[in-house]
Amino acid sequence: MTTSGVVPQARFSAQARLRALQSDIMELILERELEAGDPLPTESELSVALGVGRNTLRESLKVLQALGVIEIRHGFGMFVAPSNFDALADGLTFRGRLSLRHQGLEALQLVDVRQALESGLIGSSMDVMTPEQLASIEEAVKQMEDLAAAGENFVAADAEFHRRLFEPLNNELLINLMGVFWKVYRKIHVEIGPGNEDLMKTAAMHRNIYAAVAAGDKASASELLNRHFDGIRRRIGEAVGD
Amino acid sequence: MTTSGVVPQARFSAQARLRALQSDIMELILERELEAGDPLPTESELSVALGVGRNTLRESLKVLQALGVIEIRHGFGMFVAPSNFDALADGLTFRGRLSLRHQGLEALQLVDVRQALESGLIGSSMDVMTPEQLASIEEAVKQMEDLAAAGENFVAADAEFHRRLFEPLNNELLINLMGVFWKVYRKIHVEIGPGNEDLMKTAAMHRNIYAAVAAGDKASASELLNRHFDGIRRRIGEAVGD
DNA sequence: GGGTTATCGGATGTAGGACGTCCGATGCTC
DNA sequence: GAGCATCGGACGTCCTACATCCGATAACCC
Repeated sequence: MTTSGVVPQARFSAQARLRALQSDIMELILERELEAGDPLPTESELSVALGVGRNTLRESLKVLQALGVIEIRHGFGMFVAPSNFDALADGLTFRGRLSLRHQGLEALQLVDVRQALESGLIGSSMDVMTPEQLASIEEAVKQMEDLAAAGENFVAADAEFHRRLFEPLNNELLINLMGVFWKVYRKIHVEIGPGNEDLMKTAAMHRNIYAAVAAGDKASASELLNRHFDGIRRRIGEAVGD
Repeated sequence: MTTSGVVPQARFSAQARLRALQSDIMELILERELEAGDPLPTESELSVALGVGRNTLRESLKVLQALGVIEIRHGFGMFVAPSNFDALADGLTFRGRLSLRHQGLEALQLVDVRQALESGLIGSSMDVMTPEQLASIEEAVKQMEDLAAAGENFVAADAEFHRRLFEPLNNELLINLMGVFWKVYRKIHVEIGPGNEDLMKTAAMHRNIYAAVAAGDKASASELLNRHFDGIRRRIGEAVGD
């Protein structure tokens, strides 16, 4: 009807266009050599520069924010983000919970991956571990034991233990990934109920892992970690089987 | 100023509200026990049900689509998605390229994680590998050698080799993650230029890995993989150092 | 009557405008 | 000079209108 049929490009699927728009924004950041923390153009400027409406643009921007590429501050502006894996964690959590309704397959796969990372990298981490870092690990163990003695749950302390275990590697990506796995597992753990796990036993298991690390026994540490994950896997299996 | 100060909830940051909205949508899916492939309510229905405008809702929807939680089909509807890690790959690729401008730190971390996964899981994969799967691996090696002999690059064949190496584990999450890492590395590889790598040498290295796997020598396979990644790491280091 | 094509309805995609909300910065008052 | 009010810019939300796409129904032709 309209006479403006001069649309040049054969329209791809809408999804492809949205992804192209995201790529364009990222390319723009790279081209202008913006660093983490640097400000981006305003939404209005971007919508003009990229030739799309502000609404369409915002949808792409929100995705980039979720991916941890940019940071949006209300009333101030948009900036290149340092790092953020929260969104990924949410997505994986959702999949894990969804899978629990069936066989818990994805949840178990998640544990497998985490196990490979932890038992595979514990040796490297021990190689470059400082005495201070070793002490901070024991501190985390102590905290778990205290909480266990008080009968309280120690999700945070447990996560902290594992984080400190691999802090020496100085690999943010790894820490973030493990954080994601942890977050997912924690959510799933809530879903499958408090369980009848023995807090003291769990704390003792972590004490053993610490002992192996302190002794410099890589093989033993790796093996203990493996057994730790076997327990987790068994618990998920029980939850699914009921 | 206005007398309508009856707003019940103390307004959190806009970002928190958006995340809450995403969670609400995912909760809605879980509550209604929707399975992968099942249709979601329409945008209009959702915007009414969740008490937000269609525009705001769509921003959350697009994020969920990017996270692989839902699938949106233009003119048809929205559905619970099976799985999709493309968005994550894009985000990580961006970070990797961004980091190349500095020390290439994140790119190297990415290689570390992938190395831990591959060398850590090769043993488990060999445990459950069938003769057919082993044969398919050799096939991939052969393809690499043919391409190398022809002087052509073999990015796809290389990726396929690594994929088949861990296919026996039947762990989709792992395959997806490795796919992400591969995609990122490939993009970075393009960025740092074709390099002066020796195709024949690379192909031969993969042949060696295959040989160790075929011989059932786990330690050797793991070690060869480690050396393979050392080469990749060196190449990134060279690209950054120029 | 069976297969093909045209039309229709519904759902998502895009655009633009209007207004609310938040934040930092400027300038004023005390 | 310190504290506070105001201002302007930028993001957040909503609404309306129209474009585009897809599947399904219904009309059509053979």
